[in-house]
Amino acid sequence: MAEPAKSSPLSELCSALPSLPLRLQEVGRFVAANDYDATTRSMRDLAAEAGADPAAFTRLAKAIGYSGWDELRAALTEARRPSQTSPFSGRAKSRRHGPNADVALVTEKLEAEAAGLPRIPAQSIADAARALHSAKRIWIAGYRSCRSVAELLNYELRLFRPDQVQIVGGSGPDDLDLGAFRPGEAVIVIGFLPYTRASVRVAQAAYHAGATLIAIADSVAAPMAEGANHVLLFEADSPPGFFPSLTGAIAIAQSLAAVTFSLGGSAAKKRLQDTEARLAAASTYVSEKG
Amino acid sequence: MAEPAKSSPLSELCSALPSLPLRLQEVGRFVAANDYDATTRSMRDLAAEAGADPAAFTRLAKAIGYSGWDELRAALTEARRPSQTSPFSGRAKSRRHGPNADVALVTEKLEAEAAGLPRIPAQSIADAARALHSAKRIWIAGYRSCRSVAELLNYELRLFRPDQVQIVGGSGPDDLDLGAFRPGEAVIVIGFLPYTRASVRVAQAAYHAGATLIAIADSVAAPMAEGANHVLLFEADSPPGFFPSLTGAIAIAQSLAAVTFSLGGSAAKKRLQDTEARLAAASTYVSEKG
DNA sequence: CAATTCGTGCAACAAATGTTTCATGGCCGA
DNA sequence: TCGGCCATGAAACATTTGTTGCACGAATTG
Repeated sequence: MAEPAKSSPLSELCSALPSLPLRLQEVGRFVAANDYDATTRSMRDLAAEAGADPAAFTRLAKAIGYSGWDELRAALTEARRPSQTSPFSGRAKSRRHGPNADVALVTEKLEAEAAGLPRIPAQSIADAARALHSAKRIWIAGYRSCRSVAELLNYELRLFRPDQVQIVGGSGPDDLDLGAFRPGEAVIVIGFLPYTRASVRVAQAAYHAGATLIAIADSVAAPMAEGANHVLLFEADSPPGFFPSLTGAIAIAQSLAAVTFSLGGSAAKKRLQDTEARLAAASTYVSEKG
Repeated sequence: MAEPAKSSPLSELCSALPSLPLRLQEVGRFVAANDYDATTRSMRDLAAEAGADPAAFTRLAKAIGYSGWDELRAALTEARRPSQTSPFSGRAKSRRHGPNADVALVTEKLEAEAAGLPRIPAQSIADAARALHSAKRIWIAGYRSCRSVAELLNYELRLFRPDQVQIVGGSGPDDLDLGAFRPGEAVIVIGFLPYTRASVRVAQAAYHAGATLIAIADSVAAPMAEGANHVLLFEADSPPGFFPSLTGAIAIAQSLAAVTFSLGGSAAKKRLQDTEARLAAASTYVSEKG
């Protein structure tokens, strides 16, 4: 079979879970859900809280390849040890070579993205959200990898404004939708270099139709930002070998949705609750377990 | 005499430190400097590492007002409990006040997400990427807002492995695809609380089919993480009023795609270039202009 | 200087820990 | 239906845990 990931004891546990006896699965889930208690409290304590036999913990540990509960616990403890992002001098730039170059690269990229997020213009987002709030209808367009951002925005906005939000080209050719833009409506276009013709066309159509144009882009020089009423900038740069980063765009999209939601007040809240109730009634979700 | 600050066991310890006997000061400093080990390892272990007498730990605890080392250790353990989601002190209390409340909220959320990104397990991503690299086919599943992550992953992986990647349910009912999982293939499932039944079904189907299961989730306790060969964790927590954050999941997805691409070597690079050439030929992109 | 207090290490203690064994009961294959 | 297998819980096991009593020595006080 496929071999489990050695990186984390929790991962090993998860991998082995389904192949375990019923009772050991319960105990395993309990450990996974309460791994901090697992490292600090005693086996018997955990057994009492989990409503299981103390011996089950020993057996669980052995079942997933450890010599005993002690060893599993030690592994969990090490996995949880607070990272030594020491306040000391910079050890950050060390070891970028060797077989784990990929790991270092990923870490570096994540740090870079983390640094970029706070640079996102919160004020502009709030302004754009106000525009969305007063829009009679909201269109969303994004192509290539930006499609995912567009669909996320579409999903979240629809949670509380189901009838007034749609993706451009979502139910037919783009051109049909382009002719439907009206003043008083809002059009959101997401894109970065290289810019797709389709996204530029949407932006131009929105402009000519007199709709409110909101551009989420990596530069004010982006063609779809021309004529935009609101331009929300993010950083898409990535280390060589990576695809353009979308975390910034996602963060903007979610913030935009959140602020728009809060502007909607109690009406929006009620709409969201209705939607969630419907989903729950359709048993979309897995019920919480005790 | 002087009442120590009750806020944290560590601060109590520090304030009482100067008035303690010499040997107890040493032990106290050791505990303060290694409080994580203090909560996890045994008294004798610590004594050996600190070069002190085990009894000193009991006496230290009593000297600062606890009934014994056990009680001190319990206090330290509680103080370290991770349930306190964010290390931020100033939470969102400025809601609904003034026109800038939204701006502050957005800024705060972005900072929180930025703090969460470096905690993403880079090593696990590299491991999972290796699994993807050697997979004959790659299935991707995500529902609700996670669908956007799934589609992004689908898009980026397809850029250099066009024939071997597809979204579960992308071309018909999910059930058709569930039966198509085979050993040697990889299935990626993305989800967070509350978990959709559909995503759990995909994970279980992947497991039973013997395919390599990669779970991108907010917790190792997530049902779709059970049986997973690789579990990639992100933080989905958001301030009240916000939707669950997806930036972490997006960052993981993109890192995963990037590392998988780099593992593909020159073959992947060539495939990507072909794809880009095709897009350019179809004049998908706007040509660079002055 | 003597008497005393106090800090310290050692060793023994009872309690609690993780482990193992064994008897039981359910399950599947023959 | 029978026989073997395995999962499960309870109890007994050896070990380790945190604690405490005791002795020794240094520092303090009269």
